[in-house]
Amino acid sequence: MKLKFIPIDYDYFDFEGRNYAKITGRDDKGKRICVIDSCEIYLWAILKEDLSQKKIEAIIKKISKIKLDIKGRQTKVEKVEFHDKNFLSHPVKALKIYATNYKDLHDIADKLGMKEIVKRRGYDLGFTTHYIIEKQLNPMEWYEISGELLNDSNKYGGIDKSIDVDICLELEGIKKIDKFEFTPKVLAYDIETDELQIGKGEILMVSLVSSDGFKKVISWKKSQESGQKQDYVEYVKNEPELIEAFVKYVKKISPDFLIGYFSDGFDMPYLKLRADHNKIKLSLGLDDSQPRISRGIMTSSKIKGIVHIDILKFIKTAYSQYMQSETLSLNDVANEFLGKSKKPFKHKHSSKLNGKDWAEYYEYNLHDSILTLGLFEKILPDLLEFTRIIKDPVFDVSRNGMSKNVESYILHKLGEFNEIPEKQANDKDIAERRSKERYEGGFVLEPKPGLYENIVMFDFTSSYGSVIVTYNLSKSTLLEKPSENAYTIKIKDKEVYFSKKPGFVPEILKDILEKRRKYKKELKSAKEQEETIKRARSNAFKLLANAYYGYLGFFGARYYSYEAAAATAAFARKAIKDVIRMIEKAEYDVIYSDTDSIAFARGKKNESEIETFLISLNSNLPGIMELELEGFFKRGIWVTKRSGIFGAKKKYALIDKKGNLRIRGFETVRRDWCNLARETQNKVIKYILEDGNEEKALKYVKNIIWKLKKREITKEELIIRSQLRKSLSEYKAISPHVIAARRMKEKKIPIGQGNLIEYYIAETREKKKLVREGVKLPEEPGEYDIKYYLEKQILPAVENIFQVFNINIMEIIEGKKQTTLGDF
DNA sequence: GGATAGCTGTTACC
DNA sequence: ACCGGTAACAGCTATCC
Repeated sequence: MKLKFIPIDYDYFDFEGRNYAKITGRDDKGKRICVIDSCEIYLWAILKEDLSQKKIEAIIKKISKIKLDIKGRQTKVEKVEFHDKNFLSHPVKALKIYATNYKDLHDIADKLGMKEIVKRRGYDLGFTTHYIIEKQLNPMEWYEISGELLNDSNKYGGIDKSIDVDICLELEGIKKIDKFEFTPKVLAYDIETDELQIGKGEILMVSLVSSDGFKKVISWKKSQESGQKQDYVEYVKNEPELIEAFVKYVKKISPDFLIGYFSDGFDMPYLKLRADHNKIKLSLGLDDSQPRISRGIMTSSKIKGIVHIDILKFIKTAYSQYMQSETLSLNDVANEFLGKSKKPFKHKHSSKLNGKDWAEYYEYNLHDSILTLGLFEKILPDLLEFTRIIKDPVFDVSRNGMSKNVESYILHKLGEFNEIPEKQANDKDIAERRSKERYEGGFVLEPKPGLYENIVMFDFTSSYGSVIVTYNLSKSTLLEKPSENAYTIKIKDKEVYFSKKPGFVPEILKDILEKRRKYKKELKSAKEQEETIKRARSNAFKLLANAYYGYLGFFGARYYSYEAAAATAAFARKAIKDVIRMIEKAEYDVIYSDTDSIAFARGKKNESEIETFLISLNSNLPGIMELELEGFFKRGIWVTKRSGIFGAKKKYALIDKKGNLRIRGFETVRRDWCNLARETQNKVIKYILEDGNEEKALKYVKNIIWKLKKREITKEELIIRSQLRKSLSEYKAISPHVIAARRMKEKKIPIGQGNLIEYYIAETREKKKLVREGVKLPEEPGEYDIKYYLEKQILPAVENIFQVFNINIMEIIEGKKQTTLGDF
């Protein structure tokens, strides 16, 4: 039979010693399809150079005879072929050694210890990746497939009976077809519990919200007094019934995606532990299997046939660097992405909740799932496009770090270069790479502190990516010896050389950059219905390009190259310094530069003259290096460091013609300063940049300080937030936020690594020696410490800004203080 | 016992 | 452990006299 098919989830099973891929997805009518397929299984043995034909034939014969007996399973090498391949850009002679089961490849590799074989590769990709590469049945793309219907057959041990799908097919033919819309069925869920520690408390309720309008809260805790029952609430008798009802509804709705927020780390393991505790099965899988909770630092929960997605993970890797939110809590993220907040609800132990509280609790619980679903729908185009580009299953793409995504992208492209894949780093490699000395990174020009007018900002488009492509930097293009025909650069007093013959790693990046440029351009002229997808595509390639350099220097990377990473930074330093020189030569006043950007005053030149200047600059740049105009700014300020007279790097503020501020590095943008200090500084910067003088700003600060001294500032404005970045016991230095965290622990408030700790500094009876002596939690009563907030928050935040106008704000304020309070 | 250099720790920039 | 280096700064800690 024939049908249109979109693969969503990939799994595999063993039958009679062989591996079979089991792919679930949908057809164009929305029916759930399961496809069974197999592919050739093999690894590569790279041969020593200059082996005679006879020798090679002898080795092939020898390898063909390899038999294995592993845990009672007897298998053998099925066949051996000779191929001309490339490995790390070098032509090699290699043997393709076929086996029956992917798991056997490792053991076969262990038996290839003969001296004629120099390297064994390609047996560590994982079956699913291997399968996708072999069969080109890529996730989230449409195919017309043909095959034999397995419904009610006993083939593969009657697999179709054990799995809840409409059609089960043994795959025969695959034809890619033009993409058309796919709207997945999505179900978001969220649980509420008494204890935050996983499995320790009971699950009080669970909410479910689907993309087709289903809304439900299941609870066994009744709100006795609440008059009108919320129609979406369904009561059950107890916790086990709650879990069973949850499973029942998931099965009934049968979504393609089951979505949670931090559900890998909380909801799903909690459900699993409580199911175990109640001795019931959490059989969510299409084959009734339970979720597989992976152990380790990064836990994940996998359900067979349904893609469980923890959107927090994808948001972290794909968006967080461009986000404004100070935390990645559901509330902050929903606010930024959807403009919606969580429902207000004050958490209490369930024994202390009354009828009305419960009604609010249900509402709160339901709303979390609504927000989670909303967020998922927002990120779905990006996630799907990412999946199509990376070609890993959406389950993995949603959890991978960017480095892993880069690697998968490369692995799926190796075929185009006839390349044998490099192996994964082992523990020894990792230890060695991590012990390497850090190399020099970006160049930062020390600014001359001051207020500047008419500022231009240029920056390199995809700076490091362009460097890698321009100078062909990678593991495989690194040369051992100097060569006339090589790109040469010094890293740490040592010269390194890179071949000019394009290597596949830079070539793949070149293609990524070209695609990025193409899709960005297409986006500008895209029709409305195509806009989302084009934006997603352009965005995905941008992220891939940006992560490529990090990948080269990441110790876990297959194509790790310390030299290539260090050379990338070195060539980029050279490039920006050359540009600084060129701009200075054209008699502009260069103010500041950081890594790939440069700010200078345009003086008497107008904007169009600057644009012409940019074109002339670009004509002098090597390879694909290109500068672009980041923006014109009306005014900008650079300050000194807190100590000394040197210009502070990574701290500046600009204002454009429309009055938009761009603030970098200042306390305003740092979440570990109290709101009052941040807002005061923000206003000061705004007034100064708007008017070009300090009068209004000074007046404003004086007023704030007056209010502070009169205790007219609310405590909320004075709360300091700082993250617990490790477990409480690991801290050597006991800073204020550690004290606050310890106090929270004493009060049985659950805290741990990653929590944002809030506190304020209160007055103490005795004069304090250390700041931490005044630490109080927000809910603890106390008077805020005026002296602390004045001297350690407000004044430091504005001091350097007024210094630009030769105003010593400390003297003005403290001087006043001495005359008024100077009686002791 | 007070001053301070240096370290620990967090957060930002690119 | 799950991308790199550069930088500012606060507050604690060790060490000095």
